[in-house]
Amino acid sequence: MPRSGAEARRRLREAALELYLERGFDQTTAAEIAARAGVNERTFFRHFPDKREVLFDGDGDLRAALAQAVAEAPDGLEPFAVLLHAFRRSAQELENTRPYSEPRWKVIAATPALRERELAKHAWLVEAVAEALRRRGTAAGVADLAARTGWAAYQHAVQAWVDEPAQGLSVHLERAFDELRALSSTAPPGPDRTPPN
Amino acid sequence: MPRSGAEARRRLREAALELYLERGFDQTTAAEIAARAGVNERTFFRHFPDKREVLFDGDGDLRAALAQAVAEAPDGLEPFAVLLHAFRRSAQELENTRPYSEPRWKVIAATPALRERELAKHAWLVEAVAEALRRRGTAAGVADLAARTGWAAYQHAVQAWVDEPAQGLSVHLERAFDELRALSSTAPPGPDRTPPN
DNA sequence: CCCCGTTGTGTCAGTAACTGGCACTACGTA
DNA sequence: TACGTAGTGCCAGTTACTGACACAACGGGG
Repeated sequence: MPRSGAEARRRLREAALELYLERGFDQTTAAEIAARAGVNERTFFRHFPDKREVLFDGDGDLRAALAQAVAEAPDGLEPFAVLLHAFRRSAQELENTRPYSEPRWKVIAATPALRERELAKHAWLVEAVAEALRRRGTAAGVADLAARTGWAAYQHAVQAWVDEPAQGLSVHLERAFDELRALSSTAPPGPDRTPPN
Repeated sequence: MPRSGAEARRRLREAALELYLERGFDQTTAAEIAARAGVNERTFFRHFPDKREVLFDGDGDLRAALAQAVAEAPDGLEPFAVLLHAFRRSAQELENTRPYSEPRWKVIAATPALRERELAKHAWLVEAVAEALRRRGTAAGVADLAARTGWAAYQHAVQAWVDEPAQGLSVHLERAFDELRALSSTAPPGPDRTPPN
């Protein structure tokens, strides 16, 4: 009975998260998730290509939102300022939905296979950010470098915020970019040649 | 016959790479790899925890080399200068072994599951770099930020080098760090507040 | 020289992630 | 009311991986 499709998908997401939390990702079978969601195991794999992806269903929207935030940044901004603009929006969303997202983070952090998938998703987001920068006219090479390093700073800030939520994520974000400026301003341009060994 | 153990392992690495190149990762079974290496399928999984890991066997050494290069950088250098020192060494190794490594890169680039694993390995390397920085006295937060962003710049350089090998990797590496300095020096410290929506 | 602990391997049975194919059911629409 | 479509159940099959047990080669000590 194909009542809604989207409904089954929602229940599958829910059931998967619950079970992953209760008994761990590795100790949970796709059949169990499907059973709790009231559908067949086969149906699970029709909605999600694999057992991990069920936890990353919202990443498509996130990617779109990120690209849009980059596109909507005021004209004339330098690449890092554009990224700061976009990351602030994304960070706002993170702060708002933290209570809902936290159990999900917990499962991912505890499961190597899920952390792998998360890194892959991040790479996918970085590509979107780089492309959005290019659309604004940023040179391809610079866009790639800015997206990669800017994302790295963002992730550092998120980690710091998770460890120390007292200060808002936006505070950590500003600090990360400030510290990055301090770090890179000290690097000597000259090569320090070491003898080849 | 446990002639050597390390020998079987070497043959397994070799056979796996060959088969992944010939017919693709997904179209290759562990049993086939084992057969070509002259051992049992079970033996494959005794040497490698899964089908992907067989392509990343050298990453332990790389991690150690990277940590050592960070440790051996001259005293008194700022974090990014230390990283530049370490990445130059790593880059030298990359340039030297490129012909041997290229087929491996090709397989990884063509296989999503392998790119996932590669990203996980990179995260593991970044952790090692951050820890090595901390051992030198760099504050934990700064070490994490520097390792993440420095690695991002390094990977940008590697990508640029793969796309355009005419200039050496070290040239791309210097340029990446220079461009990163230029990028981050332009970011405005003040927050540009956008109304919450 | 033989005994023995260690290490690497082969074999077998089993679990579970996924996939393809086919039939069926609900639903919107002409 | 007939029909196309989307979502689902069921079944059979492949393959990644695991645990258990037995066996073979090697090394050293008596």
